[in-house]
Amino acid sequence: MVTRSTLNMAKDENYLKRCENCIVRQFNALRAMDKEALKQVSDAKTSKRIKKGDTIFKEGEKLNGIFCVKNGITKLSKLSSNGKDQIIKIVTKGDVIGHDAIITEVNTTMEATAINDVELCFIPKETILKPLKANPNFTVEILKTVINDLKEAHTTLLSLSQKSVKQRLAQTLIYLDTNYGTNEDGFLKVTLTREELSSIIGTALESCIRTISSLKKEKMITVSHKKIKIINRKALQRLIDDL
Amino acid sequence: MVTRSTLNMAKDENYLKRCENCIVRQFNALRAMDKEALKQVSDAKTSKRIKKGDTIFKEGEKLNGIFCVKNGITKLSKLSSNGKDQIIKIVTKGDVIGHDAIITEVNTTMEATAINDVELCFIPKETILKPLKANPNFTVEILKTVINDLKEAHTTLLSLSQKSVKQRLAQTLIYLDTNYGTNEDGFLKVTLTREELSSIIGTALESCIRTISSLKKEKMITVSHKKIKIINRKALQRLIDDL
DNA sequence: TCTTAAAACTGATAATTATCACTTTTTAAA
DNA sequence: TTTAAAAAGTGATAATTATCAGTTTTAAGA
Repeated sequence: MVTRSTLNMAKDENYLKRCENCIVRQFNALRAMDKEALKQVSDAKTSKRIKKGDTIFKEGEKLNGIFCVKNGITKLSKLSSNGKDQIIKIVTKGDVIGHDAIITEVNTTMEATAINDVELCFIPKETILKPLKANPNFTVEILKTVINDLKEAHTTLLSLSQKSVKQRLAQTLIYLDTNYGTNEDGFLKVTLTREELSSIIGTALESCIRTISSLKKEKMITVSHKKIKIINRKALQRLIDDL
Repeated sequence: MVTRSTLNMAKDENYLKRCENCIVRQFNALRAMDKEALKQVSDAKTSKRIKKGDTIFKEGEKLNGIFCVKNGITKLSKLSSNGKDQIIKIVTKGDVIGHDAIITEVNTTMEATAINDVELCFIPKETILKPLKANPNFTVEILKTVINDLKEAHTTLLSLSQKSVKQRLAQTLIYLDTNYGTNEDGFLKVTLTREELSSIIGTALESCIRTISSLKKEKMITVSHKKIKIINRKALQRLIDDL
């Protein structure tokens, strides 16, 4: 016999499952949360749309929660005292930002800006911190993604200190290719201005432009306006590897 | 009445307390472990001595556990394909190394070398991974230290891409001062060769030497052989800040 | 579709940093 | 204490990258 309470339970089960599917599909980092926590996230999260070029948060700001990118491309950057900035990371669908500041309870150390129109969802601080302290699986997963970010930062460090602008450009293009992929036409999905590219590579805009031309001349890439296509990945890799 | 079993309990209590005190005093990162886990660490850990210049582990090696530095100074570095290397981090008493590789279950991405004679203790993998999966407090603490490392890496990134060799040297000296301190005579506790310094700053040995001379001439530091003393911290800071 | 601002590009030149080929000093081991 | 070897330091020069002052092209809004 089906009572009202078993009906409710079934409804709850469905609801939980729905939350789980929806959120987990969208945000890798939340994958290890338990169902109850996922439900709370689902209930508490709000949506936001940010227009191309607009700022999500500025360096030094206090955050009340984390952001998950549902669509679009965002850059995380740090400002230098000379006025220039360095792009630290490109963030896309499925990635989370702001968790570092929330977890260590400090103000942000980076600025987040929309590279194109971006759809975010915002999850309030407590909804994240509670499962963090209660569910080690979730914490370990976050830990793993942060360790991965750290590893990437170290690679960039080595690159900045030991490689030429040309090598760094090659490395960045390959990075964008392997991490964010290409469209059907073969062009990189992540389209950046020359200025943004130079801000990743850590070089002057003009140097970046000249180096793009040089790779183009050497038939390693083709360029159509802002879009870049890798046409000789092996050559690019050889270039990076000092061969 | 004191029975044998309460005596044993008291003994256990003491033992646990002893383990706890000893390990926690030595290794910041283990602070949040529960007593039972600390006892297991205490029982499983082994000691190691590494001579100055010797390698603790190489890049790409598989680790069976993590290392905690009890004494001495260690460098973590990455090798570039051009033969040079970049020092990523200076590690001293109380710091843990190798946890990143253990947690993400990959081979090491850095080499660890003793800068002077180093005393380590080795904690096997399982002894760390079990509490990591069972005790969220511990995991959150580890997470916080990794986030901090990440923040530092980002600062270094910005520095490498936007600051001159002179500014980077100044920044490194201030970093060594604030993080590892000075001896009674005012000289930095962490003594590095010019080559190691250049490997942190990401510059050629000769450039590093010339820049040290320059800071000396400008009366911001004094130098006695390998030892460096900051005598005008404010001027160094102004230099870094582009003022 | 016109218009204007932003982005992309170019050449000349300057500044920074690396490299090479040494000498001198320091350190550590026989 | 002597003696190699390692580290530190120097000068000359080359290579790389930044800066400045433009022009041309592209994109986006009125």
